[in-house]
Amino acid sequence: MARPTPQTHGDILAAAARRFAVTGYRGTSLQEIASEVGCSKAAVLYHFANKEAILTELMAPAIAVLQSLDDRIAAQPDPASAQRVAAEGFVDLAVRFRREIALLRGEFPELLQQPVFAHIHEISERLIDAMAGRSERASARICALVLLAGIAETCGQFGDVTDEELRDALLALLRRALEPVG
Amino acid sequence: MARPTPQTHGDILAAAARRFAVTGYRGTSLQEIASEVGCSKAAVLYHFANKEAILTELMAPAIAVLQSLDDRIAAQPDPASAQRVAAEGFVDLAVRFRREIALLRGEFPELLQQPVFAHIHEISERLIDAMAGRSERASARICALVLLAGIAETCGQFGDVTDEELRDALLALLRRALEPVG
DNA sequence: TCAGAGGCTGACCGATCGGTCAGATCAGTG
DNA sequence: CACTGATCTGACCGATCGGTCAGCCTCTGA
Repeated sequence: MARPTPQTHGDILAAAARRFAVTGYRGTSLQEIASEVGCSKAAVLYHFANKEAILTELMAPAIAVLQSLDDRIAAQPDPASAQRVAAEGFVDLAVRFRREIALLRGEFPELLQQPVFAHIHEISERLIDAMAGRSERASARICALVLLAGIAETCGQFGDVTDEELRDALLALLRRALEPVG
Repeated sequence: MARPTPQTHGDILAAAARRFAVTGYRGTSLQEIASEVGCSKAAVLYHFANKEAILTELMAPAIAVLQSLDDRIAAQPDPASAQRVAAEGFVDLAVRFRREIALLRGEFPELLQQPVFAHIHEISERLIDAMAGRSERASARICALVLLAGIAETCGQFGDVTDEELRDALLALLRRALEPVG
């Protein structure tokens, strides 16, 4: 039990990511994380205020990128370019952060209630609106939502596919599947 | 507390469906279901062996239809017709049982471990295989999985859309989004 | 009239969860 | 040496969960 450099914080984060990916956020107890790290549950709660704080730190980079994508979309002058930026930006984000997104798989509805994800709901509504080409038609909205949810739900499952291959496949899918603007 | 016809069984089922749709399966306690019905938790467990039995009875019709779709797909002679049958059959199932599917939203990974859903994993793999036109190409598999997961994840959210409208929109989406066979 | 079955209740159980707390250990500092 | 502050532990807490159990009430039919 020699005292190494206090890298425990990072160890906990890594262990939590591994466990969350297998059993989900709610399905993973603090005790499991502690066991994987090789420390006590109390040690985990010494480094993180509570369980949610672990998730917050894990998701922070992805959320920051999502926020900036939201800004970029809002700055587009017309529906067509907004649709293009939204599609390309979302695919890029999904591919880059597919591990982080996979952590949330199957727990979106409830995790979205948590403070960390306070604004995600509005952001995803704007994303869908942009991908639907700002159209009010039900078919366009359905199409955008199905594709967005499908990508978010599955992007973490293609561990055997390279980033480039996945990005190309998803972009090609969006290009032929999204309803054209107008 | 007059003794009406013992409709409690059905009341519990309906109450559970309502609660599951809002807070999910795991997020709904037997006590919540009992409170919504207006009986004790013990009464719920008098009518159902355990919590899982409620879910089983709720999902039985949808699972039966899914099984028969699996059989129909397996009976198709060539990839093209299998793809068509899979797409049309899945859309039909998703629209008809969108309420039931919505109950599972966000809990697929773990609920699929339960005995009720013992064979669903293999069935969905065959569904994806058929929708991908029996192709081994990564892009075809990605495309099929994204669309299947997206439809399953979202079909319960379109409460303001009629069955016909939803079916047409999803079928149109699949027709232009799925990679053609060959 | 009364036995018994069906329907239901309240009290209770063991397990697990996230989280708290007092204190032990140890490196660094003066 | 004494002291401090960071790190970590084991014991413990209250809440909640799914599930059990003994027994009560009411209705039915012989």
